[in-house]
Amino acid sequence: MPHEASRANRRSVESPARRTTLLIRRSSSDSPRGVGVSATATVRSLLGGDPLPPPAPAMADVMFQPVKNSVDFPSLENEVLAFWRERRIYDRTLENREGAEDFVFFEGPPTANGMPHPGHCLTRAIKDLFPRYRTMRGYRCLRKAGWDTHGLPVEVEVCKELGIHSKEEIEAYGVEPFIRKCQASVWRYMQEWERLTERLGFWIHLDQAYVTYHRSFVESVWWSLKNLFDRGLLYRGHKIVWWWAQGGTALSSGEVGQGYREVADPSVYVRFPIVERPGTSLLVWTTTPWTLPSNQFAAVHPELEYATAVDAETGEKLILAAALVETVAAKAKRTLTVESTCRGADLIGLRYVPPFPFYYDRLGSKVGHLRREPSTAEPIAWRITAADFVTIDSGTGAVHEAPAFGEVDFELLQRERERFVDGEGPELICAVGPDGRFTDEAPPYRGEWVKGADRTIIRDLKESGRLFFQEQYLHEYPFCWRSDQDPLIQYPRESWFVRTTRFKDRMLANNRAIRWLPDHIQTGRFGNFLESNVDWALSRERYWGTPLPIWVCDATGKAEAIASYAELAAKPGAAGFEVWEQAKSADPAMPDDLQVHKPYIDAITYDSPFASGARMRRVPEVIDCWYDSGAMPFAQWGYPHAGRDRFESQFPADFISEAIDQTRGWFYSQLAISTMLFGPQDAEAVEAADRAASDTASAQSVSCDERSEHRDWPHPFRNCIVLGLMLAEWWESTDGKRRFLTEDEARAECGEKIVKKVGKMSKQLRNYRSPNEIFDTYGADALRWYFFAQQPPWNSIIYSDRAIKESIPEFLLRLWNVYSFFVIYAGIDRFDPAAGFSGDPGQLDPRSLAGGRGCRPIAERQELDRWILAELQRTVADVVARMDAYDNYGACQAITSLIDGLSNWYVRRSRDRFWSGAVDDPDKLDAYWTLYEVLTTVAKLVAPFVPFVAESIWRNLASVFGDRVPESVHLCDYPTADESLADPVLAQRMALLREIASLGRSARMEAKLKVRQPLSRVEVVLADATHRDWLIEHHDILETELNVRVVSYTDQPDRYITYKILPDLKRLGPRVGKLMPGVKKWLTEADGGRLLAELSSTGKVTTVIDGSTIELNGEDIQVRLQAKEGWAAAQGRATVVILSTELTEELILEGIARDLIRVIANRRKEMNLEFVQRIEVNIDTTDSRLLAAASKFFSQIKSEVLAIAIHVHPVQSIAVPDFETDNGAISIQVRPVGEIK
RNA sequence: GGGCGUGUAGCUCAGUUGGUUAGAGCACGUCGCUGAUAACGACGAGGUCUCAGGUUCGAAUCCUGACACGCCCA
Repeated sequence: MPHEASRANRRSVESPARRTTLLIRRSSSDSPRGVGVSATATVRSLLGGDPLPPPAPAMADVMFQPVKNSVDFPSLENEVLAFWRERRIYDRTLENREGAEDFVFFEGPPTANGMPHPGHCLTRAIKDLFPRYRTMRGYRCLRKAGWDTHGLPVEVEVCKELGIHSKEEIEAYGVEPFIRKCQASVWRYMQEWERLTERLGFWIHLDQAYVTYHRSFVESVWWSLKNLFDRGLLYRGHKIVWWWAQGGTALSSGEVGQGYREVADPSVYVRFPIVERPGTSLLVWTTTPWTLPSNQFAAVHPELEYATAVDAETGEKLILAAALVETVAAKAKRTLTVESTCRGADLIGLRYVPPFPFYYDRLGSKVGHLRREPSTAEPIAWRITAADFVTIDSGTGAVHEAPAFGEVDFELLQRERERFVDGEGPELICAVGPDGRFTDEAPPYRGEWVKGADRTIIRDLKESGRLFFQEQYLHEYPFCWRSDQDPLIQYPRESWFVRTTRFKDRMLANNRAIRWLPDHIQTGRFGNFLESNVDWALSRERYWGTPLPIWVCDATGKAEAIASYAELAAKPGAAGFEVWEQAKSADPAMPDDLQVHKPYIDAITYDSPFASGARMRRVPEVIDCWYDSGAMPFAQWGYPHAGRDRFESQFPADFISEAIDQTRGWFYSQLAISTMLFGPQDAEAVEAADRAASDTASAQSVSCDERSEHRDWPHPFRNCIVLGLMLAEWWESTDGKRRFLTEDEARAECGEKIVKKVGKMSKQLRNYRSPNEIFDTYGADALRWYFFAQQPPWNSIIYSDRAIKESIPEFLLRLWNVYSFFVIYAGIDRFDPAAGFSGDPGQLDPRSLAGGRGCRPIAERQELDRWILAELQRTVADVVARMDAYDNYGACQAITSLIDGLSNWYVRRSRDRFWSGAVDDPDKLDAYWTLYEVLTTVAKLVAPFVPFVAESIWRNLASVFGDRVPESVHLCDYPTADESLADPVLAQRMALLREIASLGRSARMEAKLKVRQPLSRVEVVLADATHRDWLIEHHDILETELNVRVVSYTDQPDRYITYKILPDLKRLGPRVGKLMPGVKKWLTEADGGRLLAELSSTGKVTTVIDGSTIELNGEDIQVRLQAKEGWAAAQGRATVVILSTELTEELILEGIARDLIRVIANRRKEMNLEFVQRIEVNIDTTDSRLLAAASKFFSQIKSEVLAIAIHVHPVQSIAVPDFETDNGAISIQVRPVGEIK
């Protein structure tokens, strides 16, 4: 076994013969009947990747399955998926936690009528991580999937398919077939979604998913709406929408956005005579003269400065923003002289006469009583009010308000109305019909199209003396995207609202109790959104959605809500059920869920309780599908009609997560609905809850009425991770015509003419790789780890192939390498932790493995073992703390650094132990046991993050114990820190040792002395001698690492270094304050060595700065070391390593010999020689020293490179050298000889 | 136009209550290892911490303003 010899000899530990015998003895003694495989063959097959003969099941020592050295994660993952399926692992993780405390997770329902893209992978990965973690931590975490199925996007999709657009066309097609198509379309991409979910390793019960169009879900929503209705929280009101008058339909903001273009509109400056100040007018400005007949208020900004200006020509006085006087005067070619100025706030409350009398004649004198002071009455309209949206960018700083035709204007009306007691405030006035023509309310313009009336209105203003000035104004204005000659107008539509504003404070208090990640969401985006809460416009004049369960009396207009289909059916005189029955009998395959949808539900009427002989008919609207999603906490169980128990135990959620675009979506809809339904409902309870929210300690004392379903805050969710948006990265040719997903492809096709782009993922641009391609190329674990470990989850993340690929070696591959290292050597040495194992192996943690054969107590193992186990414990404690705080990023960092220490220090420093010594050498066994313990624990530690790799490692490592240990890592408990194994001192010492090694290499680099060149000694200077003795004991590690003969800790530091004394700023800052610069200067300039000496003899040093005496003790300063000039040295903060650069002939020759070995070994590799192949070497050289080196280290070189002969020939010159020494060049020929034994 | 967020190495991103030499990975350079090997390791170079003010003994960090980008809403 010559290959064994090469290893043994290099380490100068053992003879080849001994090694060979050893392996053969093991092989024959452990399996007396043998398996007919020689030791050599076993080793070769393990290393070379040849399939190992399957171990006979009866054998006592079933070993680990060999691990391929180039791992294919995607296929490994598919094997794991098959295993999970076959062995029902997910279900069993839940069965395992039956009866345990619940960790409640809510799935925010995705819409399945589009293809899933990489952004969905991120949400689904995060949604998987924490439930997996909590499950391993001992909680029961039910994971019910859900699908959002209603809404406009579904209708749009179906319309596209049918080639139709408008509501008229839908009606013409037929509501019944239309919603059937909607229902079917919802499931179009379901398979893709399910595949993605499984492939990503997202464990969730897809088979139990809640679906928002299902009857039980709809009826839950109905129940909640009835609750709100009965409490007076659901009302009919107006909503200002962008309205296509010619088409008679509202447009969504997306549609409006498509239709903006620049147009010239008339812009008028109009006098509003002030009632209290005869001869004075407010000068208002508008670009929509047609809205003036519906004027209700004038608005100014309370903080702006306003001027009263006199027109030199007419003597009239005008009030306008002081900053705009000149501009307006110049435009109107008038001379305006400012007479006085005031703040906008001073104008508020002044009354004016509107430009048209249509409403003013009737209502101008009407007053209402104020809510705040019911004894006071005020005119309800035609007053100057305050508005923050007023600017001085254009116009006059005074704005005409027609609340019917603008959203902000309408809000202003609502605010005004709120000031008055109920029923006395201003009502909305609107002189325009839904067809965009004036109504009877404005007789002179009756029947005129609003835009067409502008001209007449301006003429009339001129005639009445109200017009001050007019001009043309260029601005962007929206037109209908379907009919681009039709301008859109803002117009009030009747709509159903939820009175969320009444719950604003309660929502805010509830919000304060939620833990948001990142926390700025709480007061930032979400808090601000709640602050500016407006009533929720709930109804939609559409078809595919949850029908609004309100029936209206056709005689009185009185309404009532119903909470279930059964309730409806039980109503007196209920009729119209035949529509559904006929449809169902015509097509028995029709899903019963459609029974509660349009048009079937619309057909059902019943006797009115409000007027005899009248019928109750349903309103035509469906509801906003965001309400569906927000109702999922209870509707997913069908609550309260069903699933009461489930709801009780599964509310509120401990954890939810979605991307930031859900702030106004799901996060809000959930919070609003929950606060309204499950918050305190009577005044007393509200107060108690408010106190509780500000003082969580008293939360227990909140009392609540039996009838209300009050919950303490927070609900419906306690913790929410708000994910960043996912962006795409791609490359384009400079002309923008060609698009590539990787830089390499782009460069190959277009050379230098490419430009990198980052932006939104877009289906049209196809600027991202599909998740499936990622899974097939890199695997789900790679993607997951990239998401979890690359950045905090709330950062926006650029989805890039390259980044995913690059994240693999840092963690996954490194972990895999350590694992495969272990398996290879355990195979060679037949290390079997299960052999002769007494007792219960538990879940293979260090404590329960103590019963293993040859497993020594940890305290008796060598330091390196204790170190890595201590690191492991520290990491476990850290990861648990971070994951409990929903900090996956921090947890991943801790894991990465553990794997780094394991691979780059523990395994590297332990190689000798695995290579050498007898199989039953206790030190060698310690190394095996230690690495085994670390790997089994790491498998559990990383299981929630990279469930596939963790499973694969666990399965192989644990399989030797058969069914004595859990067959899946996911059935294990999460590791917990074992305090008894912690060793902070050792951690500190090892870190110092590693630092010295690093400094030593740095110094070598600086001195251009490669590591292969042995050096006689290094001197190490330590500022702090605490760990010196420990370091001396470990001299061998440094000697090997640095390739030096001797490491010494010098007792003459002054020879090599100077001391630099630095102040401990954190300590001294508060004490010396402004004198700090003086202290710094003093310490910099002082002789550090002398100060240190004084400090050690007297315990303090003093100086006087600016007349103040400063006294410092040992703790107020930090000592830094600085190498003196002239030494090959490297310095850390408190350590300096000095190299002896002196080279003796012997050292040089040894260096040459090592170079020679490297060159020959490289040649062997280039020639693809078998490990055991013997060679003959021929060397031509011009370097006379090479002869000396070769002969001095002849036998060492020979055995290292498995040469049977080395011939060295001095020559005069070499044409093509293989290697150059300081002294000449060499050329090498290697020839394989003989046969492998 | 408003709200929120972001701006740190060529790239992607960390940076803990303000504290001394601002970190990591990739890419790059040098070297090493060659029985974890289509890997791996070490070392190095690379920074006006977007800009301008301010607070402070001290600012990447706190405050104000500007600029750029992103998202949401108008």
